[in-house]
Amino acid sequence: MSPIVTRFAPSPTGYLHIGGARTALFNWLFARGHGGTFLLRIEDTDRERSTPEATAAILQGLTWLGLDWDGEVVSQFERRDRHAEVAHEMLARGNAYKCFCTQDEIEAFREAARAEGRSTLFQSPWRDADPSTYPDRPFVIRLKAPRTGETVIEDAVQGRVVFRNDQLDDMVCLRSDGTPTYMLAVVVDDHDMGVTHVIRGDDHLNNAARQTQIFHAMGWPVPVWAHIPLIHGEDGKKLSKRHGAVGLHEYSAMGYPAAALRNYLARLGWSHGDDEFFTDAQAKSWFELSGIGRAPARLDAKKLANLSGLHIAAMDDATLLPEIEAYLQAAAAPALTPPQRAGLSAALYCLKDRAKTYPDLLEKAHFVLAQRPVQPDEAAAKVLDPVSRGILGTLTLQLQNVSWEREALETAVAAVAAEAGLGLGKIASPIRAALAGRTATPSVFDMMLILGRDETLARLKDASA
RNA sequence: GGCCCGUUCGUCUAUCGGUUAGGACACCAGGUUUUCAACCUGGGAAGAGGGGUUCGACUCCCCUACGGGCUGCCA
Repeated sequence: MSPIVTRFAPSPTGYLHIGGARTALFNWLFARGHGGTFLLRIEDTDRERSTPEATAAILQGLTWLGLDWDGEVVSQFERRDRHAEVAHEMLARGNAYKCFCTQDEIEAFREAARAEGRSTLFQSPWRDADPSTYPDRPFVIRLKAPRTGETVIEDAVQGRVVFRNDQLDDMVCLRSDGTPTYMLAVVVDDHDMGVTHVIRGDDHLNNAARQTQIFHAMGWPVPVWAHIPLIHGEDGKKLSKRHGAVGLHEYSAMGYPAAALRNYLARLGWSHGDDEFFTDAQAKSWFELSGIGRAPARLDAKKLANLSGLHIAAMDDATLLPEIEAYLQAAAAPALTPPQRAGLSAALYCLKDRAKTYPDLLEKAHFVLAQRPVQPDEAAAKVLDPVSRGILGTLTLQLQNVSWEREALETAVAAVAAEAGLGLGKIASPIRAALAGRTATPSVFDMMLILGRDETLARLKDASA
């Protein structure tokens, strides 16, 4: 079997869409899992709508998601001469022809056809015209598509899809200004880049038939098609701005680990038995086109959050810490100071299994990020009533000479609680408020151990004063 | 209008002619608990509708409904 080559080919008209990200992920997983190559091509032939900023945003999105591509990024626009060359080759082979119809003529035809309920398929009168009758005006080059028979797509996801050739018209390959159309450019590029598997949104399923005709016209091998269903919003409708987070950058801004998004996106529309939570290595080894579903899937924020929490918990500290710092930077938040980094690093063990996102984790890490005097938030301030402050006062005294180990601390705190006639739950609350200024934190004993004797006692004293 | 694709619990999905239709997220109840998170136990929850084919259909075929895509000298 020849090596697999896949590609992701977005048009640079905005940020990287979550659906596009999944398409890229599937291509990446398939190539990487089979020792193949994953290429990136920017479909920027529409000069009106393509911007360098959008291209940069897409590359940035892919990079954040951790999808590395092979070789240089291909600009479709820069390959326009080659596209034109192929169009002329088809002309020379007799598989294409010059059409001198004007756009106004064609538009008028379509309008009339629609009005009369006839087929709007345009059949150019120039298809079999004698070159000696050619007028001296601009022309487009159209594919001389077969008018009888069928064009068959053997799709790895959709199965066998048959199109009657009389339903397909002679598409324009080269515009009257000499620039290539998308339909031509895709085929030429995929061929020249050696793409073996075209994995893309199923909005291209119909296009695959037309593109197949071009491959045939040039005598080129047709790649394996895999048209994957589009992603829908939580309401089942086509994804759009009003669905909240649509851009990949919005997910990174919300503090989801890229690994979690990869896992979630891979599982959306693809399955490997009952496996839900998996690593990149597993995804790569498991990913097959046959595992892709045929129905559009809806985004589910709750499930993403669940997976996100599992991934954060599973990450080792050495990879988690830089991820959090990258998140901070991307969120334009102040960077960690060296003491904060050291503190956070020491506390990760008791933070990572209780957070669903990075901001969630950071909020629970407040005790190690804040400096004295710790400002309690509203809920914590409420906990620190006079009675609680009194208890904290005696606790401070009792902890004075305790050996700073978990067991000793637990014993000491339990003793104070018993003395006050309280359960551990009751006394933990004010301690939490005093040490963290928050009501949701790691275990109070973990905090004491991380903070150390001096800092702990100082904070307790601050709060009881 | 024409062509094409799709339709299993609320959601993501398993099933590839024979299962009490399984799992996960979410939800509800209970447990554990030091808040949060996590965890444990239990529960409710699905084959769009109608025809076929077959001894037997979620699974194969047809129709309908609904959803989506394409129908550009956009990509």
